Amino acid sequence: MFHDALVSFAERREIYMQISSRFTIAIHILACIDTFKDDYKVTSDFLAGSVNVNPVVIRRLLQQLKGAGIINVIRGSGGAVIAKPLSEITMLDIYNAVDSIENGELFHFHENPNKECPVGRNIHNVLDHKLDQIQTAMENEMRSITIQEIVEETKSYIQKEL
Amino acid sequence: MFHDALVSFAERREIYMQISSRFTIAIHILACIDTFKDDYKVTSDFLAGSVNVNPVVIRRLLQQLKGAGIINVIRGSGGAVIAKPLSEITMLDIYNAVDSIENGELFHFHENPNKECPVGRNIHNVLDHKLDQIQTAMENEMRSITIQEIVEETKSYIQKEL
DNA sequence: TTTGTCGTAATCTTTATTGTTACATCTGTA
DNA sequence: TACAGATGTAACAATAAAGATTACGACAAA
Repeated sequence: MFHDALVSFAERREIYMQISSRFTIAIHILACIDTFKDDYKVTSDFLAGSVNVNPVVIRRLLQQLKGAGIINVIRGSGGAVIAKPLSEITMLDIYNAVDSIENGELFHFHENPNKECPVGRNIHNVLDHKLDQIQTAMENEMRSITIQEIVEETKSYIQKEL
Repeated sequence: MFHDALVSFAERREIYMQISSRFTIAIHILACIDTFKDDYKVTSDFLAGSVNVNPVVIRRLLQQLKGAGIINVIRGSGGAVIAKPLSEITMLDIYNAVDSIENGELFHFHENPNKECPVGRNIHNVLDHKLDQIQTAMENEMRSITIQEIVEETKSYIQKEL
C-alpha cells in the first residue's frame, strides 16, 4: 500500500521554460538590419534605439544569431549584416538560435512525482510523448514562416504610411 | 530623420509568459483522481503526495479546475471528483483552466518598440498575426488530445508493471 | 593613436512562480 | 453538539529567470 507514502512532502528543484522576448526582439533586429542595410550602419546602439532595450541586450542577441550562422557582426568598425538569404531563415531557426526556452522543451514538467505512486512513476512516460507532439506542431508552424515574409510585410506597412 | 531618435534608451514594463508546471501537475491530478476514485478519497494531501508538492499548491489548482467545470471538490468531508466524461476534457481545456500563460498569449512581445522607427512602429502589426498562427497550431494539437487517452495509457503502463 | 564599436563579465532590479504557514469555514460523525 | 479531518484562501518567504546597467578590454579603420 502506497497511500501513506503519498501523504507526505519533499524538496524539489525545477527548471523554468518560457518563450522570452528574445524571440520577438531577434525578429525585430533582422527586420531592421535588412530594412536599413543600404542607408545606415546598423550598430547595436541603433538597434537598441529601435527595439527600445539596452544595447548590451542587443549585442548578446547578435552573438546568438551569429552563432547560428544567421548574421555576421563586424568588430571594430561596427554593424551587423545578414549572412544568408532571408527566404532560408525561418522563425524556427531564430527560435532555436536565441534559446527561447530552456533545453529545448516548451513545457515545464514537475520534476519529482512520487515513484511510490503508480501514477506518479508513470505519468512522465505518458505525458512526454504528448507534450512532444504539441511542441512539434508548434515548431512545424514556425518552420513554415520565413523572415522574408516578415520583412516584406513590414516594408509594405511602411509603404502604406507614405 | 529618425536615426538620432533611435540611438537612445527608455524605461519598460513587461509581462512574462510561460507554460508553467501547473499544466502538467493538473494533468497528473486528473489522472490520479480517476485512477484512485474507487479505492481512496482523493484529498489535496493525497494528491500532494503523488505530485510531490505542497498541498496548498494542489488546492489552488483544484480551485482552477473546478472553476472550469472540470472537477468538483467536496468541502468538509473532502476529496475531488471529475465532473464530466474524460473524453470531453482536452489538454486545451486544462491549459486554459490553469492559466498556464499570461493573458492567453504564448509569446512575450517586447513592449515598447520605438514608434519613431518605421520598423519599430510596424513590427507589432506584422508579427502579431504570425505569432497567433503559431499559437493556434499549438492549441489545435492540444485540443486533439483528451484526458481519456492520458488516463488509459497510464493504466496500461500500470498494468505492465504487474 | 584616436574614435567608435563589439564582446563579455559582473552585478542589480524586477517579476512570476512556487513553497509554506496559518487559520477560518465547512461537513460528517461519534 | 463537539470533534476530526478537509477545504478555501490570505499572507508572506524563497527561489529563479529575465532583463537592465555599468564597466572595460579588444578590435579595426581613419
